[in-house]
Amino acid sequence: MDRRQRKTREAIFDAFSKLLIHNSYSQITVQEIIDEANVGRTTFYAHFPTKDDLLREMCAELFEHVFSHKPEAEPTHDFSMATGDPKTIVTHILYHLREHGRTMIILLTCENGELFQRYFHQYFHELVTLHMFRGNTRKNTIVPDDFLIDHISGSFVNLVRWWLKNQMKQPPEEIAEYFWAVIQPVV
Amino acid sequence: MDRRQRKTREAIFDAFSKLLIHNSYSQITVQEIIDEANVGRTTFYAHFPTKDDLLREMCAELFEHVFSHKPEAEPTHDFSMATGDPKTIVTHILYHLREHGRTMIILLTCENGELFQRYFHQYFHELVTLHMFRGNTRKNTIVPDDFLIDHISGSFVNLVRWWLKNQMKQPPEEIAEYFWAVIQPVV
DNA sequence: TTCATAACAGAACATATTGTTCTTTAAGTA
DNA sequence: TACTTAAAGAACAATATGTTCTGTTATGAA
Repeated sequence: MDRRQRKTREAIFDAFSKLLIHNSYSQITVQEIIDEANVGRTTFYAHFPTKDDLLREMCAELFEHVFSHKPEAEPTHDFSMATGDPKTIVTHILYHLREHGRTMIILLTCENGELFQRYFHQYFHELVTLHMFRGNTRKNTIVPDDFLIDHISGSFVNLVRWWLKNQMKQPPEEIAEYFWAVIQPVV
Repeated sequence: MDRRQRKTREAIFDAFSKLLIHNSYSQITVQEIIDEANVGRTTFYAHFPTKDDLLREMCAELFEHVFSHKPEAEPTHDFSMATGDPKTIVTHILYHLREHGRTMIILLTCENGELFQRYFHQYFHELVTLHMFRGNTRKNTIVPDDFLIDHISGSFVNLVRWWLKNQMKQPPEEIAEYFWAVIQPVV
């Protein structure tokens, strides 16, 4: 990818993030974005067909990182994802989320947060299906499997939203405990 | 309220619902709504300052009904809300939701479903705080109260979304069981 | 039934936003 | 250096928004 392309892409992402702090998604115009980013109108449309595509790609890039299954050496925690322990996995993800705290809160609270949440739910859904639902013999026979998975991933999204609402006061480890406390008795 | 006002208001609501089936919220124009509703442009803006206000008021009206604490005699179920039994309350709400099934699914799946969900969550949050969190001595001392309430109400919204996604196949009683199955062990 | 009031229709309007097309300039790559 | 490709900038049509008129019609009260 051309260096210029990366630069404009970054500039647009940054401008968009900055604007999302004060204005709401639907009220931000393409004009404002390109003014803030200092790029030409043509350039914007060359990168993103619509404003929605911009939001979509921003979400995708963020989650691609947060849910990446090969974490580099982290300064604050060095658990390996390979262990497969649910609590560890969750803690790992929460650390990544906290790194992107500001962007997260912007995307989750902007009035198009629904798109963001859908992504979030979807990524975590996949993770739950893969890692946390094997080997666990089901105690709960009342509810169907797919509902249970949906419940777990939905609860995680909710938890993170609650965490963000409270300015991420608690450390990731504690949040992971909360998650486990409401999920463990059910599976 | 003037009979003419009610009539136009109804016409606009109906037209909006009808359009939401095939087109997505943000792509629907005011022009399309007033064409479908057969009302003048001026009239629309006299009722709703913006398209968002229309969506907002539609949601509010719907939930006002669904969460109304004085249910009339229902043909399918005649539990009283006064009993205070959580499962009964939930079942009651689910019946109301099913009545408005089509409108619900439209609002929940349209790309501005976030607003709708926020309303939903908010209403149920209030209900949980009032009815389901009194007298229950907390077994779970790990998680804070406000998180627990948030978790419960969030889980209900999730459950309903899952129900809608599955074409509301299961009867409300069964859905209430699912809810209880994932919530009861936690409280 | 009459009558004042308020809601509505319809057209015309300014304004703003979108997305495209062109040419020219500058940066990156081989 | 020379070729290629991205970006800037201006100008454009097309469309949507929200407002302001004027005239008409339905409604509820006297």
